[in-house]
Amino acid sequence: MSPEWPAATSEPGEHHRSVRKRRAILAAATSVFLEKGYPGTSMDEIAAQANVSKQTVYKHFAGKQGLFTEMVSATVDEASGTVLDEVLNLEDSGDLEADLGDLARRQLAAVMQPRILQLRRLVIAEAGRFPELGRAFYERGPGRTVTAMAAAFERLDSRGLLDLDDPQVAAQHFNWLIMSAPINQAMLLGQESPPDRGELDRFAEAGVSAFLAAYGRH
Amino acid sequence: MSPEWPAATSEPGEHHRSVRKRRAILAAATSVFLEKGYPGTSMDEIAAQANVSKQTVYKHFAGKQGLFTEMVSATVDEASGTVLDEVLNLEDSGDLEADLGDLARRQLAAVMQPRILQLRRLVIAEAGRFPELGRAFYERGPGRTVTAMAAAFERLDSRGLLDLDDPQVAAQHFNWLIMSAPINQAMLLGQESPPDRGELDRFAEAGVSAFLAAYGRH
DNA sequence: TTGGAACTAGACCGTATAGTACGATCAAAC
DNA sequence: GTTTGATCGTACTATACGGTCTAGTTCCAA
Repeated sequence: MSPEWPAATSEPGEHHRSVRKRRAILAAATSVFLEKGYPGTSMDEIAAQANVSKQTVYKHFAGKQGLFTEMVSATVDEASGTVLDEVLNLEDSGDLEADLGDLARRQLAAVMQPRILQLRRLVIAEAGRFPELGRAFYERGPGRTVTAMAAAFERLDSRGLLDLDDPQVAAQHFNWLIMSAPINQAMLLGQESPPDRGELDRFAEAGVSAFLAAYGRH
Repeated sequence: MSPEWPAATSEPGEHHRSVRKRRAILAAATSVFLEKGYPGTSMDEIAAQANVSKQTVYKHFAGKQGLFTEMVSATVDEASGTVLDEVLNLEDSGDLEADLGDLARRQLAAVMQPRILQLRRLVIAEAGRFPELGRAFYERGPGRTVTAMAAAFERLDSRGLLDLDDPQVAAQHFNWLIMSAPINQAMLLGQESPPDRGELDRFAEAGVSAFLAAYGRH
């Protein structure tokens, strides 16, 4: 029978041993997977880093694959919310160029975190084996942002501040004008020479300026 | 001493056993690596698929890593030349919009080959372990194209057909406006739903039109 | 024809890994 | 304190892989 699970008193099950262990395992898995990649990570190492026996790992998660997908979802969710708020404020902008610049810089900063870059690398590497992984990453991350941005752009178009045919396409173009060069550079060139703040700002400014030349009212 | 290697008569050593074997190994390695990824590929399988003994593999290549890097360089080289020619013709264009559209479509077709997509996935996955791999991929592939394109854009600017500050940046923007959306979609979504011809053409057209709105003479 | 390099087949070594089994131990609810 | 499930530690299974070694065989040029 169910082990008289602690009812919804205060925080539900917040401090129970099982819950703590589960969290520790997920944290350890995140750290090890991100550092060593999926094939380079062993379950023994995860268990060790979580101060947990291997049995416990297998009691909480459905093997290596299951643990991996759970860690990807969790990490993307954790990092995705940041940018979204600012997109929502965009449609009431009084100074479009400045606000687009802000958004661009914040987006770049979020996406170029070493942790997120590494996650992207992992997902791309394993997307062949676990297609649902890539879908989860996209939908919980960039997908949400682009959709929200398209809505904002549509509103800005009817306010007469932008001039566009298809807001979805414009949002994609904005996104990639800002992020493509640095992301692809980072993807291919690995960890060496991570761009610094100033360099990222230049990417952001060049992207915004091209975007406004293409889609701004003249 | 050197085994009296066949001199530079006709095709140099074209049909000698050693050369044939080496080619067979590289071909097998390419096919297996692309299909199963670096860690998923075993030297035994490569040897088997090449109809060659494992010893021979180790006589021709410096282990798994060496074989891998050689296969990446070879594949990128083989696929990179295609686009470059057309870039060079661009600067004399009489109908810029049409020629940019042609170039965009051809570029997309080249980059979106399943073989090349898979190679990109592999390189990204292993860029952490073998940084020189990513550099080779970039320099022999996209790097060359962007550089050539920047030169062409500069000429088009002085002919009064484009209006740009930094040809390098403009070339990057062209590149990414065309390719980012489909490439990143493919990277994250794995093999499922490869975009068809018509879809790619739409990406190309939207990119060219945004590029000309941003950088064309009005 | 013959000499020597290239090649073959497969055993072999050392190591590593995912996942399971099992008895002992712990921690919390009653 | 007793009970009950969670956890521990560790040994174990089964498999796989990179790389080396050996002994015999094939190919090619002279």
